Parts: sequence; structure tokens; C-alpha cells
Amino acid sequence: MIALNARYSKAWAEPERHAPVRPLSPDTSSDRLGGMLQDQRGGRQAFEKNNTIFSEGHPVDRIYRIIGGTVRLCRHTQNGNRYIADFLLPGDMLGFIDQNEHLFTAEAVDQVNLAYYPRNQIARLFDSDANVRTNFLLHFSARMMAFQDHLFTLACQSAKERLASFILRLAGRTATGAGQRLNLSMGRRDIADHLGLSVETICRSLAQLRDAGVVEIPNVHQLVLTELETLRSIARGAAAE
Amino acid sequence: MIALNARYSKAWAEPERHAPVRPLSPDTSSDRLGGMLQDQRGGRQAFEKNNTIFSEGHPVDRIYRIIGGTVRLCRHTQNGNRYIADFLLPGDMLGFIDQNEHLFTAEAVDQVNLAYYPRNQIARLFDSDANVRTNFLLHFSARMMAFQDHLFTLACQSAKERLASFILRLAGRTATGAGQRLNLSMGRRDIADHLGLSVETICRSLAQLRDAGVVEIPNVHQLVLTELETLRSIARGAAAE
DNA sequence: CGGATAATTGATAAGACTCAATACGCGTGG
DNA sequence: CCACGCGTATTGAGTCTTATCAATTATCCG
Repeated sequence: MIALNARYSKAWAEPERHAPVRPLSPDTSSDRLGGMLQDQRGGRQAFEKNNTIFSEGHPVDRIYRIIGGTVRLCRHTQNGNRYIADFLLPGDMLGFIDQNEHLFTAEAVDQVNLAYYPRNQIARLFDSDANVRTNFLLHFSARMMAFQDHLFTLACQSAKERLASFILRLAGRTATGAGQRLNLSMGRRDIADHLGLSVETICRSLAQLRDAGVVEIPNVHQLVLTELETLRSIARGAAAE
Repeated sequence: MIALNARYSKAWAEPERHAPVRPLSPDTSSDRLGGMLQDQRGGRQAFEKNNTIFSEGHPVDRIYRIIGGTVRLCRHTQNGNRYIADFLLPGDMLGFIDQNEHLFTAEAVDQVNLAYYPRNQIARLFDSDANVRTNFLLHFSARMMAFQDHLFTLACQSAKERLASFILRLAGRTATGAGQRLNLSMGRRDIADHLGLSVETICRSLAQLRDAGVVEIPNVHQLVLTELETLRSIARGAAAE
């Protein structure tokens, strides 16, 4: 309801009757928020691979901004299941959409460098600055849209379509174009737990994309987006032909 | 990050190390928001079953509050697929979390009565009243949590577990207790599109619950929650035994 | 009552999971 | 520098869940 201009990459989205096409572009709301925070005083912190940054249910003391590395937001169940809500990349905010308690556990996917700011300092900024509020809502709404896209992916798409959507979303967020190399910092297990699939299915779907010439896999942590357009049509569900 | 006290029914959630158990209770953030809006001037509008209230991509002109009936928030794809993000019940707000454009199409599940308020009027209220802002964030965050629970459901749960979670969530939102009748205003197809399953699987899973004595099905649009505790353990994934 | 829509149940098949075996990559220590 | 070992990735074989297709029954509404 508040006036926002959030754009977000909707990998599956198509020109619709009323909705304008949202171009595949990196979300800028984080940047703007981050920019406003850079003036604030805070500190730096580094996390080794697989270390926990904060846990679900813990009180929110700090707001983080990712300087380098990849973070996964996840939930663990007592059955040992894990569900990864999202991956956060450099520039993204961490703990920002949480309330008094963290909604997720945040873990370092690889070596992660963070800038942090005391929570109450940010809260004061929010209360006093309408501009900050607007950008906060922008950020919040972009995240909401992203989750919606993911809900659609989980509800309606096949394994191959899910993987294609995931790759496209990652490519969009990192501004990786056709023919370029995409960095897959997260492991196969991470991707599986994000897409609601098994590790083996991720491997096999990747192999299918490779065999179809849609992507190349120079090594485990990199993808070459040879046929970006084909990838889009797969994500769209046109894998029939 | 803003101080909020949002509680939300997490059907699958368990006592965790750090997170307090969130009781299964109706979300109150809508009520509070609705209460603040009731002073505002607006109008009333009624929609027949299956009629469209607003469409994805359309500009947001009004904020609605549901007086009676059930609304589904959905997306349609060109393949003819449909995905239902959520069902909204009396007291819930409609169009509130959207930005300039509606993120979803809203359709009447049954006979729906709405109160509406002009958007710019609400926007002014938001700008001027810190209390409204707080409640807005409360509402927003409750919705976010609900979507997260749903993401978990879609990513990790089996058909029977999904259905159990869905029933529990509905029961929580309508304050329906053990042994009581739960109103299922939406059709099987609606439930299927919400849970990422086929209509037939919904029927079969319901039949399983009925045969196990967990619920009774007096008629298509009502459920008796005979064994609420069993339902919870099913949703939790303890269906093994 | 009759037609249409929705719900249920059955039979079959496809897709994804599980289990198992192997290959790869990377860090460690000899 | 190379061999070893551990974790991760990949591939294969078989099974199971759920989707699909088809047929029947129930429900709604004029």
C-alpha cells in the first residue's frame, strides 16, 4: 500500500495482461538500505564456512550487512530435516526482517565477512527518518516477493524447472548474463534443501541441463550459462518439447 | 528489528532450544489493524462466489477488510496452472501488504463481504500515526511468518503431513478446538492448489485421516477435529507409527 | 427432475526418493 | 611432493509416493 517501486527478478514471470514485465535485474533495495547504514557506526565480523551467525529464536541484537561470502537462512526440525528459506549474497541485509527474535538460523555457506550495527541504533534511525522507513518497506516487500516466487516454485514446478528457476534467480541477483560464469558457492545439499529435493535429484537435473547443452559445469562451484534463453523456457515449464 | 510481539500459529513448530513455544492461537495483528481502520470512512462491497476482487498487477486503489466469507490469493500462469498463496478469513486485511501493484489476484471463495478504504487515506494514516506503523509491521511480519511456515510445508512435508498442517493452521486461525467443527469453505481443488498436490491426493489423504479416526467428515465443507493431538503429531512428521 | 460441477475411488505410470557403489576434491601429514 | 582419508558429488538400481487418466458417485442449483 505504501508507494514503492520494488522490482524483482521473477524467473517464471511472463508478460501478463496487466502486470508489466519485470526485467531480470538485481534487487536494488538492499543496496539503498546498505547505503544508508554505511554512515552508521558498527563493527566487522568474519565467519568460517558452516559456522552459525545467529540461531532461530535468539534475540535480535544486531543488524548485519554482508560484505563478502554467502549466508543461508534455514530452519532445523527435530527429525533432522533442514529447510533453507533463502541464500543471501554480498550487499544483502541480515536480521533486518526479523522481529524481537530471529525467524531463522543464519549460517555461513563459505567464508563470510559481515558489517554489523547495533539494533537499537537502527531502530532509532527507523523511527526518525522517513526515508529509511521507505527503504525498509522496499526491502521488506522485495523479500516478500522473492518468497512468493519460491512458494510458486515449490508448489508447481518439477525438479528440472525448480533448478532452472533457482539458477536464474541467482544469475539475476548477481547480474550474470548469457555465456557468463555463475558462482555456486553453496553445495548440492544446500540447493536440495532449498528446493525441496534430494541431493541426487539435484545432481541428475544438473546433468540433464549439461547434457542438453544448456549449461556447462567447469567445476562443482561454477556454472556457465550457455543457453540462458533455453533455461528461461525450462523454468517457464516449456520442457515438454 | 522493530519491536514486535507477533505470535503466529506454527503448526509444525516444536519447543526448541531457544525459541519459546508459540501457542496455536489466532493471529491478532489483523484485528488490531482492522480496529484502527474502523474509524476511517470507506464503503462496503459484496462479491459472489468465484468472482475476482482484484487482479495481480492492477494498481492498488483500496485496502479491504473481510467482513464475511473467504478470499483466496492466487497467481495464474499461462500454462493454466494456479497457485494459491493463502486463504484470508473474516478480519483479515486485503491489499495491505501489496505495493503500487497487487501481488496476487484475489478471488471470492464463497459469498464475500468486504469493507474498503481508499488507499491514499490509509497512506496518510500510515505517515502520520506511529501506532498504525507498528501495527502494520506486526501484520506484515505475521504474514511473513505464515508464508515461511508454508514454505516449509511445501519443501519438506508429505501429502498427509501437508494436509494435517493445513487443517491445523485453519483451526488455529478460527480458534477451532478439539472435537469442534471446522468450516472448510474452500473446495478440494483450492486446497490442492494451495498445498501443491492434486485434487485426488487431497481426497485420498482426507480419506486416510477419516479412516484413521483422526477427523470426521460430516459433509464436504465441514471437518470434525476428533483427534487434534494425533493431527499435530502427523503434521510433525510422526506418521511413521 | 436434470444438468453441471465437484468429490471420490480405482488403475496405471511417471517422477522423485532411497539405498548403494564409485569418483572426485581437498586438506593433512608423512 | 605424494599418499591417505574424509566429505561431497555423481551415477546406477529399485521402490514408493503422488500424478494422471478414467469411471462413478455426490452435491448444487435452476
